[in-house]
Amino acid sequence: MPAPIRTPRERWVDAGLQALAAHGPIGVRIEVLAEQLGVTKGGFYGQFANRDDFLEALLDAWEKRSTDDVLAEVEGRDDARERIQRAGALTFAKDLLPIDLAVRFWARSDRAVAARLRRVDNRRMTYLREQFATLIDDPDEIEARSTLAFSLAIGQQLMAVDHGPRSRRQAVALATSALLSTDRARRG
Amino acid sequence: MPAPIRTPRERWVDAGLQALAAHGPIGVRIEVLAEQLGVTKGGFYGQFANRDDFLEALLDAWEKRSTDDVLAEVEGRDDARERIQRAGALTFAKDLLPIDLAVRFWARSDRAVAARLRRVDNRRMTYLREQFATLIDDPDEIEARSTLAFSLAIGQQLMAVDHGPRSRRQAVALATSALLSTDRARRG
DNA sequence: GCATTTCTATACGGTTCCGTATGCATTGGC
DNA sequence: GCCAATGCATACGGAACCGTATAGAAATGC
Repeated sequence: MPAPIRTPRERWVDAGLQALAAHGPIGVRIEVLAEQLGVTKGGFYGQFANRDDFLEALLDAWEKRSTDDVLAEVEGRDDARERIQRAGALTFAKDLLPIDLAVRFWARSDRAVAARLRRVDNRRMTYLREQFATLIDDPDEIEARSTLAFSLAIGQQLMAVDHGPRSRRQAVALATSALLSTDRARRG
Repeated sequence: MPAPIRTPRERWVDAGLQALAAHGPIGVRIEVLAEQLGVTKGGFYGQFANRDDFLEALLDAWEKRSTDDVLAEVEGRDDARERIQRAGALTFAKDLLPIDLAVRFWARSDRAVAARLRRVDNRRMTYLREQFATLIDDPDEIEARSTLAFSLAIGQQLMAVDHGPRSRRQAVALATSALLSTDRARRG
């Protein structure tokens, strides 16, 4: 079996994810990716049937990295607060988050992508509820905080606001600690 | 001065905003818009210098509609809670919100758009803080809740989660009322 | 080394789109 | 009703990109 692959699937996928993150699915141009990789598209069509097939592969990679990989890494921790924050940090890490946002925007105009995102988000949200349940009893309160926590994770990256004397990081920390506080909730 | 404009700027802009909302700036194709409007691009270049000029016009329209128009409408109200919710409802109304999300995503890869979004978001956030300040004293608490409220407004539209027995609407209502409650905050 | 297999560079046709040029058609002023 | 001016349809050149075909390059097994 001669001639090993010079530009394996993963390199195409990585470049594709970057393009997806920067410009959305319409911005994923095969010839442009090829140029970035220093090759031509000749080899691309040996590994992917066509552009749509490639976009599927991008979604596959995103889904795996943002669920299985994250949950596997987090499950070691003992403390619920720590698990929540660590899972959030991983899920929305610097490399994954732009892709995640791009997929969210993509899902708004593509039903198949929307279904996939729903699967992923439900998995994340289920986990989030479980963690909050170890801190709080009231189901309404759990749902409220889980929803707020999730939307904070997404929203903070898309808001372009200054927080006065505070840094973005500090503002988010304030919001997070408000979500995780228990001085009121157990009363409910 | 004969021959009035058959397809005025506003019609181009409205169609452009729809395309922007659905597919992002790359998805704004002049020939496609023309076909949707039942004309050709012949008239387009009489009113816009080129595609970039048109994209600027789209941003202008978005900025005006989502700040001036909203604030003007809200200022009549008396109750702070009502103003917050009404401003949120208008800002993220069904027609404006998809455009808003598209601009947010766009801003991630375009500095000029990012600067514009920052202006708009700061204006919104300032207003939000003022409203919370009528309910709460602690500055940290104000910042935390404003941040959470803003990110909830954005995030809820991009999360694809089921809320068990609850509807999306109910879950957001729970989160909102948690943000607006004062039973704990005044103690701080 | 040679044959064989596989990857990829090159070349091509077709499509979509931008921006310009030109001519026709429509409209208001007279 | 005609004139002048303007909007828009049509046509064109050029660029970007998709997907296919083909030939050459590279590497393995013998």
